[in-house]
Amino acid sequence: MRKLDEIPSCESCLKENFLFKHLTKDENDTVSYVKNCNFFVRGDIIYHEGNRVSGIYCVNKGIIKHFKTGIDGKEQIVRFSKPGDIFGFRSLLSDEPACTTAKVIEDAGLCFIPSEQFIKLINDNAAFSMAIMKMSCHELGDANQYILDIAQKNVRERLAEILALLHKNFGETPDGYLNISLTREELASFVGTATESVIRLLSEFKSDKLIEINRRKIKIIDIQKIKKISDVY
Amino acid sequence: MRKLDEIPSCESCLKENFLFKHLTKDENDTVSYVKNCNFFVRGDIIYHEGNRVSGIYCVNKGIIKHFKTGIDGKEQIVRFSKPGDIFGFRSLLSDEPACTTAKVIEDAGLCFIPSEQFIKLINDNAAFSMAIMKMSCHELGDANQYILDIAQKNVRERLAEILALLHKNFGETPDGYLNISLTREELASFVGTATESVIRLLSEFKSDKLIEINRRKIKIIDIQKIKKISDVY
DNA sequence: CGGGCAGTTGACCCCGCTCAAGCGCGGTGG
DNA sequence: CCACCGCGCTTGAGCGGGGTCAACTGCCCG
Repeated sequence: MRKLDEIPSCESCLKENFLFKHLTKDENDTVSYVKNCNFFVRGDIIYHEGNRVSGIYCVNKGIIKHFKTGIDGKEQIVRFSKPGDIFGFRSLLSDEPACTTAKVIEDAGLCFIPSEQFIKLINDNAAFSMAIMKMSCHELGDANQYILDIAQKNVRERLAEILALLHKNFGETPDGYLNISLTREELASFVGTATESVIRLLSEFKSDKLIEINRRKIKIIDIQKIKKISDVY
Repeated sequence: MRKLDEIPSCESCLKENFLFKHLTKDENDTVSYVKNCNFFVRGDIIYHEGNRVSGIYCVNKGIIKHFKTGIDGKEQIVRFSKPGDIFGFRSLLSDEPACTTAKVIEDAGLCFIPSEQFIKLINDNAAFSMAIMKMSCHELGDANQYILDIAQKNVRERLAEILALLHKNFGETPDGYLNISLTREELASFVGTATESVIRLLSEFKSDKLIEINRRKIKIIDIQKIKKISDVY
């Protein structure tokens, strides 16, 4: 971890993040003043599952994975954060230790807002508070959906769903590849399966002309068919 | 559904529910005035997955199950509500249709608070708002945990975990039975497995002297061993 | 050039799902 | 009162999805 050369202004996040638009000029200035911006590289841990967090993180650039550690240290990824997202608030607001570990998978710039400041914003600004509530309730809906998926879909269907999800959330690079790069193991721990199963299914999708694979980069060729595989309900 | 003979006072819920203690006398009076109380029997549907909800429900008595419907109409239960709990707020606050169906599994008395009133409380009363936020963030942590469990634990471990959870949340009747009565199918759709698997494992637990079974009633004999089976991490 | 790690492939086998048949109990109607 | 029906529960048999283990490859990097 090191200090960023240039502190990103909150305005730069404002473009992508619906949250901070609720702040007044004064509030925005205060946040800009107290926030703490740092640069992290792939592999850096922001916080560990079970630790207390002392504020929230706002992603300026890069990608963070959030995972729980299970049997024999096997990871289960529950979500990713990308530029414009905030994380850490679940633990803060529920007044519990972090339920996941946050780890950088693509070099990231993060702004840290101390909890006192964040709580103050929530208490003072009803619109901001409502936006946070909306976000956490939305995430709860996502989590419920994922419980159903893992319980009832097979691995092939879940992998297709995850590919569609990554495509929707991260989009494509100019040359058509998914704008997120995961190891086979990471993909497996998001889908909730073994690395070998992911590999076999990816090459099956490839020979079915649904995707192209170039080492760690994946190009979605036929998003419609992939969505169809995942939509079994 | 029919009107309750006697409208339960909010004070009666206050005993069990940490939420409404944050309300002022005036707010409490208003809620008491606008709320709408009804009686439901086992099998009644409060709302369907995909529908909009127009307020929140507070459980005065009885038990509600919340489930999603998946492949071939197979249910996946995601949680239960018991006296003192509120539900419906996820959909309301995220401004999305309900992500689960709410169905009565034990005859219930429910108070309904219209959304305008509920939103007003959240906007006016910071402590109440914070309590709701805390609750939704806590549920999010539970959901994340359950994703890990379904992804990594086997059925035996999950069933043990669910039994321990039901024991903790619903307690025992005077004669030592679990204070919630589920069909084998409901148990299966909470654990995320087939009915037959639940039956086989229950009788295994029974011959291991961990539980006793009397038709639909289950008595936990050795909660420590059951917890040990579920704690594989 | 060698070590190490991610990725790949094949073989094997077990957990748990499905299907089918039988059982037990409670409700209903003749 | 009894016979019948239906639903929930139980048990057995079979099998296939997918997890695990092992061996090999290929690329990166020191």
